[in-house]
Amino acid sequence: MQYIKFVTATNSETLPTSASTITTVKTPVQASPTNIVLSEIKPAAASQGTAIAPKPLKNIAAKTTVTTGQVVMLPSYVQTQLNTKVPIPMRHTPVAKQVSPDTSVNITPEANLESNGMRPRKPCNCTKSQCLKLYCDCFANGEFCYMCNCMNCYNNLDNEDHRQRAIKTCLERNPNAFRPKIGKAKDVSGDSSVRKHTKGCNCKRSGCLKNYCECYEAKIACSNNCKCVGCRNIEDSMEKKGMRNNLEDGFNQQLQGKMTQSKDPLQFRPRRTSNSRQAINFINDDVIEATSQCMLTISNSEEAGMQDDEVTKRQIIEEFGRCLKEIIDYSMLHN
DNA sequence: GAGTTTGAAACT
DNA sequence: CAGTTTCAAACTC
Ligand SMILES: [Zn+2]
Ligand SMILES: [Zn+2]
Ligand SMILES: [Zn+2]
Ligand SMILES: [Zn+2]
Ligand SMILES: [Zn+2]
Ligand SMILES: [Zn+2]
Repeated sequence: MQYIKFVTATNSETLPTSASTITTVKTPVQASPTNIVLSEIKPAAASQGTAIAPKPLKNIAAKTTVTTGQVVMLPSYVQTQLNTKVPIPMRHTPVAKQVSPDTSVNITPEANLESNGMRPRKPCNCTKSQCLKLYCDCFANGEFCYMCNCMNCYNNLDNEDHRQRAIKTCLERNPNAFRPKIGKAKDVSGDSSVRKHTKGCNCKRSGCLKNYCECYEAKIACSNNCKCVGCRNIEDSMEKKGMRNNLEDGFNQQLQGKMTQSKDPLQFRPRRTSNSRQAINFINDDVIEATSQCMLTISNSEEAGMQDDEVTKRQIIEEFGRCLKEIIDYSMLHN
């Protein structure tokens, strides 16, 4: 299964649901569907352990159940947004002083609530790190484990020696290991609040739109510190958002046309220049033609007078190119 | 709940 | 520094 997503929509927080819908075109490709959308690709990465056999690509964002091409479905990241789940407790927010695990007091179920602000502290489930490595959130936050589900936990007062040694090790590896990862919301008056992940994320496959991403988890947009691929966790002006959505719609329409006009819809149509390394195989003729057609449409729109000014047109084309580049970069990454 | 995916942290 | 492995959480079904 190979999926190409050409979705330019970005910041889910303000994404209008009506515009955030994604048209997917389902096309038989080697007995498996190809969902073409814009902008996100999941390469057939043979995951850990598994050897050569390329694993089927899967769609990250949404379950796309579209056969007609008309139907539209919200990507999962939008859905989760709409579900308004209980907000994930912000990491990196100032944490109240850890009360030493005093067994004589406070065995209440509220024990894992911060004394000051009732911020729930999620218990860890570490098994192999002894809660003495940064893998453990408790340890990483400079807290003792308390009412956690960890095994062989050394992150407690009974093992202060081990714990201190571990802290030292971490600090010499990274002196900022226990500093907040999110830059302070320094916004005295000169607006432009800058809350940045100080190190930035390195997400490759989540679009920075899932909690795997530390930026997204902290509910901040990715920044120049990040080295993520295919990032959609970026702040966008309304105009830009609209532009992206238009672009997405146009591309998907073009592609849909190409797909349906294919003579034998059951026949996979590989790239003509089959010189391609397998990574780029999903860019088949349909995708290429749709791409060309889309750009042609943009460039023709001037004469038709139906489009906007030169600047907008240029912006659209640039955006399109950027998405294309992302797709290719992403596909080159692995496989 | 079991199994998979993910990217930071650790390691080489 | 880059490539790989380990790890626990996020996620999916
Ligand atoms: Zn732990
Ligand atoms: Zn813990
Ligand atoms: Zn622990
Ligand atoms: Zn990210
Ligand atoms: Zn980021
Ligand atoms: Zn990002």
